[in-house]
Amino acid sequence: MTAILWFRRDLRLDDNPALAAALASGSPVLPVYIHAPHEEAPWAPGAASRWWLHRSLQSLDRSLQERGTRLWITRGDSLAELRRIVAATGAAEVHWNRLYDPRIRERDAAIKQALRADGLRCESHNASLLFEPWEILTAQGQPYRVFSAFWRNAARRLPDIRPTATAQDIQWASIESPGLAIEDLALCPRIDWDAGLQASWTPGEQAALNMATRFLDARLERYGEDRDRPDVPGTSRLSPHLHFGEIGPRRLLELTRARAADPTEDPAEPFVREVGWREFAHHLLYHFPQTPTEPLNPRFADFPWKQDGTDTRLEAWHQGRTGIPMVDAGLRELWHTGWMHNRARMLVASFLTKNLLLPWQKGADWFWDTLVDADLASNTLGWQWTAGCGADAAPYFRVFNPVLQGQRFDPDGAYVKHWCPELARLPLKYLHQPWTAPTAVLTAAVVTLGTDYPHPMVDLATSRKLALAAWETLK
DNA sequence: ACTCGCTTGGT
DNA sequence: CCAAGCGAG
Repeated sequence: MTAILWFRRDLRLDDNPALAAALASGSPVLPVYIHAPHEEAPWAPGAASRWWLHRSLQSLDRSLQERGTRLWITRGDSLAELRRIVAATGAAEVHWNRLYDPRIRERDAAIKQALRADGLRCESHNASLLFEPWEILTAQGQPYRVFSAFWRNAARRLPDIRPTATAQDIQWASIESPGLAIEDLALCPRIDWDAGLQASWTPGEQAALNMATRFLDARLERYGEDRDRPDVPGTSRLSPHLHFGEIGPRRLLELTRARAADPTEDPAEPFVREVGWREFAHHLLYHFPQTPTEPLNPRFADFPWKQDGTDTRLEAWHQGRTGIPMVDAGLRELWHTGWMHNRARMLVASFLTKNLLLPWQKGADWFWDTLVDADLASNTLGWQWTAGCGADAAPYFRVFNPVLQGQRFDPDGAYVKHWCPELARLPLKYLHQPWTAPTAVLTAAVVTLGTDYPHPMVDLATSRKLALAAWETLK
């Protein structure tokens, strides 16, 4: 007998409930990965995510090799591939950890039903959330739409949350056909644009644990203050590791507890609260599965977005050539590293949806393709929050001012100078608003607007007024 | 990734 | 009365 362990976005051996359950069956465990991006359409992994996935699979495969086995890799339709592997091995059970993207949920439900009809034992497990989306409900049994109420309820249950112990002495099934090589999945970019990703990240379970440990030891204490500063390494940068399940939130909570007895109190509270936002995002995606494309607030169905037929404005935003330094810095950080600081994400999103009046879905699409941590739940929450149409959203009329935000959160200009080096010689006074600099100052700084750095593509004050006017039409 | 005040439903 | 949850800003 064999128990199949179907890896998906839970690319770790620690704190892995599906592995624990497969092991508990007493049968040898066969680790499998099935490449089936067509089953996730239209939210198949983007280019940056594929880059990460390639390396994370390599890392998992290496860990398995150290333990005397390998990852059995195939591609095709997941159900058909699982049945093929069952036929080849005589496996009697299949275990996996749950995902919550709407398309994947439908697929997994159908697979579970089909495999059980085949006479197999088939179980899914929770590896990627502290709480199942259906466990946290209002007193009326409804899903939450407001974070503070959601988290007040959920946080009370934190003391019961524990990771699954790392499995020891696993008996692996012997693999006769090793299947495909990871390279056969063609996840890597064909043209060579990934040097910045390579320099910024180390995918894999061991790297995830190292990142978490280093963050908690060195930065947890200051997280509450530093997390808003894109010029300071104050955040955990764990998002891609969490997305691919190289570390789970339960292990992360346990590691946090080891440094702060009560994770709902300082200094851990602000960080654990962010993990709570990740939970809230999954809660919303589960209960409102249409939100990756549709505004949660139906009032926004008729919002007069400016659909730019030529896409030249969207193109300038993609490339970080808007002429607004904080916005360009964020977008260039994204393009170069596959990641953007959360403060910058809010700024570039506010600029796209309010100053340019382009639909938030266009921004979500770009993030989906370029972020190494692209996650349907978090991306949807973030964009709808900024656009003002989502749960617990910022009011539409709150338009971030990227100049004031720059002065407040990048006070020395280090973030802008790093990502927009052509502005580095400008005095701080003009760094966040080069269009206001006198000609002599620009000359001295060797900046010619329109040549070295763009003129601002919109006037911030005027475009803000246009956004407010567009909002008024919905009333 | 907030805050406040109102409504509602339960004691 | 209180407190949960939401919607407006």
